[in-house]
Amino acid sequence: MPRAGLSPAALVDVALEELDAGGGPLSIGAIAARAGVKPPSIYKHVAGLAELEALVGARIYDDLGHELEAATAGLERADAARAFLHAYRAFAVRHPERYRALPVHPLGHPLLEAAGERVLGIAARAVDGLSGDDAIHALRALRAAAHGFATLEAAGGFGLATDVDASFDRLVDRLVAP
Amino acid sequence: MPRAGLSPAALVDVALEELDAGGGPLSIGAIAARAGVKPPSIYKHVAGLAELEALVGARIYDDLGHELEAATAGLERADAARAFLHAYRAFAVRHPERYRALPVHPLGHPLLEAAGERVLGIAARAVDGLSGDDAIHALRALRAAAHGFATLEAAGGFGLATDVDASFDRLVDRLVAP
DNA sequence: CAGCGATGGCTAATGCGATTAGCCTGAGCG
DNA sequence: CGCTCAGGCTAATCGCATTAGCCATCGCTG
Repeated sequence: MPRAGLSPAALVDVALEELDAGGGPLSIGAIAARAGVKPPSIYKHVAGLAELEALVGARIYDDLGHELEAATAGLERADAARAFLHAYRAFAVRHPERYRALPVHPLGHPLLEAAGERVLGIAARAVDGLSGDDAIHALRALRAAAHGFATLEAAGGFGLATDVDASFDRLVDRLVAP
Repeated sequence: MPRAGLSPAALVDVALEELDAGGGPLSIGAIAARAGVKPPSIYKHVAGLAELEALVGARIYDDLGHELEAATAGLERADAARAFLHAYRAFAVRHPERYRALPVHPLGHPLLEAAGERVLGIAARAVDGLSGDDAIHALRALRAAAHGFATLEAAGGFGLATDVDASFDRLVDRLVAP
């Protein structure tokens, strides 16, 4: 039995392929098959499905964070907020399965906390300049709108033909209006 | 073996109790136990867990629809939109487990379509008066914001102490601004 | 009132997915 | 060359959903 060259990170790669291939939620069996290995072997690298899901979530948050970072770099205030929102939605549209696999509430989970906080930090920077509670309110509005739109779109929730980009632009305009 | 007086509707009642009691996703075993019956007996009333989940979703959409209906009755335009948003969020806050159990995309599922469309129809009435695409854009913004905020809040996603009501009011103001 | 079919319980069995136990091999190091 | 052990594997266990097949009860009917 040749070694398969697995590792936690490699398994996350495989799991992402599996996610992208559709077919619903992750399963040990499906990941093992895609990795060319029998299910029990997975446990030599991760503690179980829950841990693997968490690692996958962390990876996705990381990727999302990098894109948000790149999109908002050097921008401030309304510009940063706009860029954040567009990059956030773009990620969800480009990777709907991955977006759906993200836990809504990463904070509090040891494996997800870091990546989740990074994303939140980028959002926080986009509402910089506002003082105290105003920043909190703006941040929450940003998160709610971004997450709500992304979720609905990633779930195929916008049935009509009307241009979804335009709808999003309108929403963004509302949110970042002076 | 005395009869337990079950029916699809009664099972939905039981499932809602189970949901409200926390403890994660529905399971046939838990529902059977709460109904005072062995698991296989459930299948005399519903086709399986998937159907029961759909019936539960339909019931929740129905309840939500009634509350939205009541809250928006007789109102128009911005007033209706405000009332819709507040009632929507209030439902999610009052029944976080139920809100989490709602499928994001009810349309297309035979058992959920009707109730889902009713809710959507109420939202549509709240953006009445806008013409064509404008109404669609406004409707999508309403859904995205309401769903995003409700989801985050029902998931315990707003950690800070800052008043969440105030955050929501700000968001609503942004959305229904003239 | 006995008889009867449908209804709605139950127990036992199946199947699938996650997980665990325990074996075995071969790669890398002394 | 031989040892160790990481990393495969097979076989077994467990927890659920689901199915098969049995039987009591209910409501009706002759």
